[in-house]
Amino acid sequence: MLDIQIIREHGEEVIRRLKVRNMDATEVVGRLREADAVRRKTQKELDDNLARANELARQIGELFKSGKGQQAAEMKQESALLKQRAKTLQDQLDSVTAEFRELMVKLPNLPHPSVPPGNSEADNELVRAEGEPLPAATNALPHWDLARKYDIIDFELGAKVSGAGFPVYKGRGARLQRALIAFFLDEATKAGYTEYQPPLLVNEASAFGTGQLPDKDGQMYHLPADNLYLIPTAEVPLTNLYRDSILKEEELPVKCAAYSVCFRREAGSYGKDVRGLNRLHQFDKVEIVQVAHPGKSYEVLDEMVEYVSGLLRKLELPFRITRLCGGDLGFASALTFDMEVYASAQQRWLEVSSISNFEAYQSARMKLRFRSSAGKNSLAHTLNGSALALPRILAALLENNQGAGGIRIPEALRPYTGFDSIG
RNA sequence: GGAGAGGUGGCCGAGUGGUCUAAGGCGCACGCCUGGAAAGCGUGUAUCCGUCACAAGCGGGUCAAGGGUUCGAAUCCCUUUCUCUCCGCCA
Repeated sequence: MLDIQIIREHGEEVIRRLKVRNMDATEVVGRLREADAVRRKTQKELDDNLARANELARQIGELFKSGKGQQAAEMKQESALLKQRAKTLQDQLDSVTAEFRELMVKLPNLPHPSVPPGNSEADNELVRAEGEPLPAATNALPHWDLARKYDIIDFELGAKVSGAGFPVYKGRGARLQRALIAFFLDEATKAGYTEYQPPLLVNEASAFGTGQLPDKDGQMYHLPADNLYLIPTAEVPLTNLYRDSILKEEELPVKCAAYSVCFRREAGSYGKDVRGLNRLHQFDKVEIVQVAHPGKSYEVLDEMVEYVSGLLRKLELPFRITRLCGGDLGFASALTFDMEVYASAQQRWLEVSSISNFEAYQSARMKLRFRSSAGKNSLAHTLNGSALALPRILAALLENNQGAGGIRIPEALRPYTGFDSIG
């Protein structure tokens, strides 16, 4: 959520900045300011009413104590009236507050000034690229063919057991997955992240806290019998560890990491995007999250991008970093860098990480604060990034390292796989 | 799934209708004391909303959450939720 203060005092600026997302917030902002004014006026009236009622109750108490209970009759009458009035005011307050909240959650985060305008992926800005995208070898096979050739991933079997988008990893394929998870977690630990194993099912409050609800309702698997959601990313349980809490300033930044399975319904996806491992309903990912001081969060964002770059270097994968444009930016994010690796057989870039600074947007929803040395409580900033998403890393590893002798495993992974090639 | 007991401040814990403006303790912060420290003593120490300058002060809400009874609720009633114990089932 945005800070209501900025909407009150700089509504025009909010509207202007949201235009970068191709959003016209004029109406929402207008209604919000109105609801805010009504809410405050009603609150004041209700408070005054309650203050008087409290005063009366005190006086009546005094009378009873000194045995003059019968003198309280008149006061009781006024009290009853106040109570009636309070009920009306409370109802009004509840209703205007509900409207206010509903409007508040409709507004996405304000894009950082560096976010370029644009409508789609095509308008994202290239920040830099590292490594040489290999030209397609003449007989290069896409990873789904390699998977079949070496019998390491079975898509049909997964489809039988569950459905499309639920692959079955087998033999060295399964072992390679496990190796990647262990590698990523070890690296995260070395970089100072605390390893967690969070729940894979979360409640509504958590899904709301990180901004999946209500914006992405329908993208998550939902278990109505228990009203729980399967996590689309470990970001949700991880960030929500700090929901409703007040950290000490010196505890910042908090750095945590988790491996988790991720579940996404991916309603509306189709075509080459969903071929093979490119887009799945269930996949594995290691996620890193930081809770940072507002003054340092952009440094932290850079640090996270550099950390993920390091992982990709160790995996010897060519990659590029893009800055998402307004139209591609996630609802809760102020600034996002995507990391893409080049899959040489498909000859396309695959997104393997998305690193975002949410500033105080998630914190405002989940009341994540820190106490400054001066004793003042303020909202912390939250950030997260994939480090990394496995299926596309696997796809690129397979495609880029294929050769006559099979699939070559990068040096960094060999201690984890226990073999240096698949073939 | 069945039966029972509970949820009070950062933590422990008292509190069964008005003096709760929540006792007491621990922890923490600051001060006194000390060569320095410990002990001791003193002071302070939740959060949200409103008013307002995002100050002080003042008003209101919050004793798991929501609703109700009452002039008045941490305390009584209802619903929900979570925790613990026992039984059942089970990796």
